[in-house]
Amino acid sequence: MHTPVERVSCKGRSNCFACNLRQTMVCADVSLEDLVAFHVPIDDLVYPPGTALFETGERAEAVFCIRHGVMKLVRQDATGNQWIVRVLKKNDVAGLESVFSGVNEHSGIAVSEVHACRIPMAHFKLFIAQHAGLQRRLLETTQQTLREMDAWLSELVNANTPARVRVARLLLRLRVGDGDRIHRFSLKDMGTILGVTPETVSRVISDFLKQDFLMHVGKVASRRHFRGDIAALTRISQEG
Amino acid sequence: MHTPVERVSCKGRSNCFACNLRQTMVCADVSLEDLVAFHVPIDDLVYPPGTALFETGERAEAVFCIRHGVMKLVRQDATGNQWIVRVLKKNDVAGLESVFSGVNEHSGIAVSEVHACRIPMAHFKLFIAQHAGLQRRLLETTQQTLREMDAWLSELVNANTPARVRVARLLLRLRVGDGDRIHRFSLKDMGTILGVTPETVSRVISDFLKQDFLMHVGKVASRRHFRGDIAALTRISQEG
DNA sequence: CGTGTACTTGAGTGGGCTCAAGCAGGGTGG
DNA sequence: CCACCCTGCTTGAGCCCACTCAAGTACACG
Repeated sequence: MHTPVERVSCKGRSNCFACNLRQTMVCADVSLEDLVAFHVPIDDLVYPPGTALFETGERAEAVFCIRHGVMKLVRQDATGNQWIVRVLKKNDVAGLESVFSGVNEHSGIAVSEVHACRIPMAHFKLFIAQHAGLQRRLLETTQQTLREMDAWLSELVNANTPARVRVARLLLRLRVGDGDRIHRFSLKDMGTILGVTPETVSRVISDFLKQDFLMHVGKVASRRHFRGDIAALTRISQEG
Repeated sequence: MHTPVERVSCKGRSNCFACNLRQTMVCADVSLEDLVAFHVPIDDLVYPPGTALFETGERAEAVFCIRHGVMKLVRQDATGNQWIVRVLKKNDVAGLESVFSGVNEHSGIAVSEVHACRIPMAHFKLFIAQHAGLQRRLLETTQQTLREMDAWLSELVNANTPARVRVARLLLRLRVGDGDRIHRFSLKDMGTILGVTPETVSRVISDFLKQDFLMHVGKVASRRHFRGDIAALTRISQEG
């Protein structure tokens, strides 16, 4: 279960100057001059599906700016059960929860192939210490996460909403950008998120497929994405 | 539902110098001298059960340090349903979520009689701006809240855990300090938190009462508290 | 080609929901 | 003081959605 996989580096040193995400990321307050002065060892890495970017209980050694793909944050509760508490997509930053505690609160597992900039914790902390604006932005980011958790809580996990509606809501949250492509999680993962069994998710999904609310991508069904009828799914998601 | 009640001030200006919570609260980094220099208009207020300290969508005008009692943060989702996303007790600070957005994310409703120090937002922001340490503490507080939400999510709301176990877990979260007294929420509130109907909560609670896992306080059953057999409830809470 | 993992599909069961009736306590007004 | 209402709680009977258990399929990988 989530066996640690060798961490794989592919693209080598990233080019922050050319990065089209830089303005939207946490680091937007850091000037180009700062970056140059720092000689920051930020790597641009690729993690295959199933890889752990970090694991619960380990020392927190980096934060990750996700440039492509989707990952899950998994919490281990007291009884050893696994529980997916958050989903991170492009433009999200993983590992912020551990900046001060120093120990990872969650395991971070790649669901699709994930491309991420890895910023060593020591450098990230230096950035924070030297840029008051960055600290404030970090605070706002954390509060934004809190708001998303509120919505997650009330829309997804709510047991007295039919599974069918909650699956639709989850699918809409897994959209790639604003298009009709939807990150495809395993039935087990979706079940863990929603608090239902994989069987139930399977029945709902295959019903959606039958009614063309969901479609496979490519001739051989891609295991990585669905194509979704966003309007139809939105309608179903509002039935709660 | 949650009709706005006149806000009631009882004790007048609070004495921050004598406040025994000051070291443990968010404001612990603010020195006595700072407080004097500020002539801070912090009021020590008392809110009867059911009172709204603040309401969703209103401009955020203050943060509240809770000195006594228990309150709930209620979120209104898209379909107008109400959903309790957090419970705040003594030493917690309400309203931090709105410091930057400027608009209340939740309604904050007193469940028992709540005593709270009301710090006007303008002053709170000035504090933050002038004390780098305070901003960092605020960040840590917000991340702590995030961790508690993770636990809330995986332990309380999880639908495939029996209602009986989840009620026990909720009761343990509602303990007053470390004793055996437990803040008593309405059946409807507990149902809203757990995602079950009030009838189900009623059946579980009356079963707990029959087995002496829960007891009434005083000869005439207090509507505000239970007394709980913490060991027994803990045992039940681990059955998940 | 065999094995493992993920998914599908079916039949039967049960926990919690729904609907409903009844009760208790606390206000309010006569 | 009682009559009244209103809200919250209790308790019961029946039902249904999702769970459980199980068997079978599809596909990836060694």
